[in-house]
Amino acid sequence: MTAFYRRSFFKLRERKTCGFPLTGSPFPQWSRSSESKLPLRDVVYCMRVSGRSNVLLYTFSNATQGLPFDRLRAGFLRIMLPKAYDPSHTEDRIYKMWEESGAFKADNKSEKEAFAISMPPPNATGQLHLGHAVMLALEDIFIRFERMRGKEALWVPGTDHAAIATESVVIKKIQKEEKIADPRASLGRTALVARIAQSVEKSQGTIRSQIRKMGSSCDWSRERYTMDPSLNRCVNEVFKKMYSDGLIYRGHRVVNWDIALQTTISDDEIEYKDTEAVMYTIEYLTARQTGGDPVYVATSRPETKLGDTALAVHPDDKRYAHLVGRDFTVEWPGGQVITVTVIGDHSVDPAVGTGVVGVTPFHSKIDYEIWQRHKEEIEANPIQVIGEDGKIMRSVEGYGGLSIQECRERFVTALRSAKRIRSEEAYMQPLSVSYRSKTAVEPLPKLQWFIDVNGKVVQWHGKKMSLKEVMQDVIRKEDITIIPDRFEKTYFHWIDNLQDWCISRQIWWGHRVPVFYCPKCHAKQGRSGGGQHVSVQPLSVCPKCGSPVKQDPDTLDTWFSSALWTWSTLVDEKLTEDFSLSLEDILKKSPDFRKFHPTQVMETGYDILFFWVARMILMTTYATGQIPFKTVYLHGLIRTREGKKMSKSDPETCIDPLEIIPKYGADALRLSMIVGQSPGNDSRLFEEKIAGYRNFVNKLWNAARFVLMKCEEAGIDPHSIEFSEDAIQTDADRALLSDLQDLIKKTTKGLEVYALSIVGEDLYSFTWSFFCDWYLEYSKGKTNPVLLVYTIRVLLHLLHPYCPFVTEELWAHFKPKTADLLINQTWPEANESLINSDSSCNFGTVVGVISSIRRMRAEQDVEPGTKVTVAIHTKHVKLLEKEREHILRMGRVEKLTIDDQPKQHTHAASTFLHGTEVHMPLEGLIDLEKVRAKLTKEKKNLEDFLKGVRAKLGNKKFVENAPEEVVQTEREKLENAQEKLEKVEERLKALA
RNA sequence: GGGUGGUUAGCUCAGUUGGUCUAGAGCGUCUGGUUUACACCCAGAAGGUCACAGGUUCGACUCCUGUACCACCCACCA
Repeated sequence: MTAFYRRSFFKLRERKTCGFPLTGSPFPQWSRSSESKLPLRDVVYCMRVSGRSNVLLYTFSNATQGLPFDRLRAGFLRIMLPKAYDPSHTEDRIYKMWEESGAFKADNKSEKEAFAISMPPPNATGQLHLGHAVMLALEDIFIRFERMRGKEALWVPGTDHAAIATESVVIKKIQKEEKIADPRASLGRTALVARIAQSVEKSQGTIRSQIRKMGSSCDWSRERYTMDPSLNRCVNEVFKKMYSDGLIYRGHRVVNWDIALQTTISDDEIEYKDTEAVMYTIEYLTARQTGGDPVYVATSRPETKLGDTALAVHPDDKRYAHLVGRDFTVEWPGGQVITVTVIGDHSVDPAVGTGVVGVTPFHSKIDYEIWQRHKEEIEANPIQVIGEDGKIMRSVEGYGGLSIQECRERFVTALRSAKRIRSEEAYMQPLSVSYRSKTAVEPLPKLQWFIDVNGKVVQWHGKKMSLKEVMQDVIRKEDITIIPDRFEKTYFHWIDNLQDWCISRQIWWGHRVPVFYCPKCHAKQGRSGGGQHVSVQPLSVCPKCGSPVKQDPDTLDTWFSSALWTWSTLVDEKLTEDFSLSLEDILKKSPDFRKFHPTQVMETGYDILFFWVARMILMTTYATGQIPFKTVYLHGLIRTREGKKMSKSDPETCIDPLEIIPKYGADALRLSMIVGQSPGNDSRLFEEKIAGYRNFVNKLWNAARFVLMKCEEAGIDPHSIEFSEDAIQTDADRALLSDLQDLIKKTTKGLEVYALSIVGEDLYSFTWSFFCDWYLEYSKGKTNPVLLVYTIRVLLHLLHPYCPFVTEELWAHFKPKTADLLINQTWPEANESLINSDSSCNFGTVVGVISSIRRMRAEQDVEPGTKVTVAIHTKHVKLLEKEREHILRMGRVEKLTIDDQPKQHTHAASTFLHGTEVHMPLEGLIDLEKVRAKLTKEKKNLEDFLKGVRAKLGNKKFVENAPEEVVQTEREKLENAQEKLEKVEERLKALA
């Protein structure tokens, strides 16, 4: 860009024709920039000098746009200010207008067909980022489109309490700001929860305003929060239902323990990080013990061997067959003595390692399972080596109280000196870490709550199924479709590997497990679950014996409540306060639920397909008997230009929507995230891309300004214009209308199948390349305000879902008198009678002729000011004769002859279109060498092309097998090319 | 280890069931520009053996197989 300015600037200085006093200018910036140095940033203006010495000034920077240049007294200066669309002046105002008009509000009593989307609730901590922005843009397009198509459109906004994330953020903040080392201990449960709630409220306010900035047309009157009392009721109801169906149980099992956060996490919250590790091969049993060869065991975690209870081998492994069933006492250095039983288990692969696995039931899920299978045979009880604090248990002889790392080092050193290590081998090991704390996850035995995904107790389509089976069934039977469909595969794969879901967390922020324990009943009924009461309402005394009860201290996994989101947001809040009603009653009586559930589309990032989408399917089908949504649309991640993940720590490449919107507008941001992207694929975003769509928005704005100007010139009020076919005058008009109908059809069809990128591209290129570059330029000869206004109106409709702000702003200038906001307008329908391919074709011929003239001018370096002579020999004399004036103007032609008599023009540049030859004779200007070179090149291209087409048509099989149409088009191609080639050859001959 | 996706112009990406593709767009580059809105503009141009190797087909960027590289997801070989 700078290069352009610099060029123009120097040109001015070279010519020195300006005569403009370079000093004493009224602009303060002028003297600065008229020096030899141009400002590198914020180029303020550029000058161009005409022969008649009037000077045009343009300003380029946003900073200077507001200056009152037009006030300047400068007799011979014509000052032009670029009239650029400024989103920052319109967007907030328009959003307010929409909101106040009630356009976002859905009516549950409406007769219209329902179309609902649940907004994936952003975490109520922190801020909106691009991931949210792309989600909001996509969903807003869906919603606006369907609203305009006459559906009762509901988009429910809300926020998520994001249990672990929020609690840890607030705790860290308190630690940092108030120097409280352990806020949980110091503040206690009630106070801490209150503090978190406070912080959440603040953050929710920010998020609300950010969602508005994006232009999201969601129904704020229905905003929900995952911790709302009504949602809590739903959570408790579902828990209770699952408990009584036996799907929720409490069990003592090995779970994932996040040492840093001091809570369990689910399998899906684990990430794997490649880390360097050492594989130690340890002499486990000595030769003396076995009475043969010693037994070696390989391990990367030697410290856990302190808690082994068995050695597992493959039952058919001959090497160890004689040992199976025997107990051995192992004395580890340091004093820990364990008893291990050798067992045979099919899960052991004899080929891996030494073929012997040390079984540590309490520190490995797999070992735990092995132990479960062989409990009876194994002599010793499982031993816990590592505690919840990440330290070695006191009970471990010789290592108690050490950290895991210290214990490992000391233990290995001791083994080495006892010569009990056969080999040490470094290798890369995938280490489990918590997605939240990024620290190692320790498998530990704990008493927790689980959801059984295999129990066949769910009633679905008249069958008893397990939760897993229902989840598979809805996708397989296409009750729910996933876009793009390849994610169905990953979904099924995830289900295949799904194990019982651990839902209890040892944090305080969240929905508390609705279970109350009565110590008295428990004492009476023994250990078998007695004294547990699940209640949707808080209990203080035992319903059986009346003695005081204690609520379970744990809270539920965030995803438990998020999984209910599509419907828990639609239940009537008042009804949830009535505890005489069952969940079924509440659903039946909630008008929103009845009208809007199941929702239509779930739009979210593919990264939470398992966390959330799958669990919504699981919970919603079970709890309501309905699917949660019909279509899942998954978008990809937004990355930097280099393809990296955006992160706040790298502000150079990280794009913050809140900085972009004031600069380029929400419309531009939305377009830049939608056009050119395909669902499920990651995409890269950078500022130039956004600027490109800002330019498009501005182009639309200026096209509209132009049309308004034309209306004004013609003395017509655009509001009163009504389209009628009488207004059609030229082939260009017919072509415009015809292509516009096609555009309506394409846009509608495309949006129906969620092909947002393609639709966006079509709208972009129609508006810019066809409407602005051709039709508007063409119509400058003789304008047709009725068609212009009609076209603008249609375009505003079609573009509204993509760029709602600028279209709404312009709509105010173009809307028919009785119409209200664009957001409420009816989606256009194509008028088939206006589709006219002949006219499109005719206009195409005109466009072709003008383009050829322009190209020839450029090739021959004809000065732009110079008018040329053109001779056209054509089959379409009548057609082109009608367009004479336009050709003269747009091609800058002075003398134009049109006839159907092919003639030779030696000193001319020529172009051959189908059925038309355009010649530009220009004595003196024509460079015959250039013409010859051009023609020779063209000849070669044509010959190559013809070779291909001839070969095709000469192939019998092709002619026989290919559809008639295809053969026909090939024949036409052949004819066209042949005709062209003849002309080219003739010309070359004449030039020789 | 298992799986998925990608590889198309200098860059970022489209390409809808194989034929209208003689492969497009935007940005960037180059040449020009006092055009009836828009320099956030206009008119032109250059630039690609569609990663590679086979196969299916009358016909492959498109379907199949394999290879290479990149990215992601899943997975505790002890």
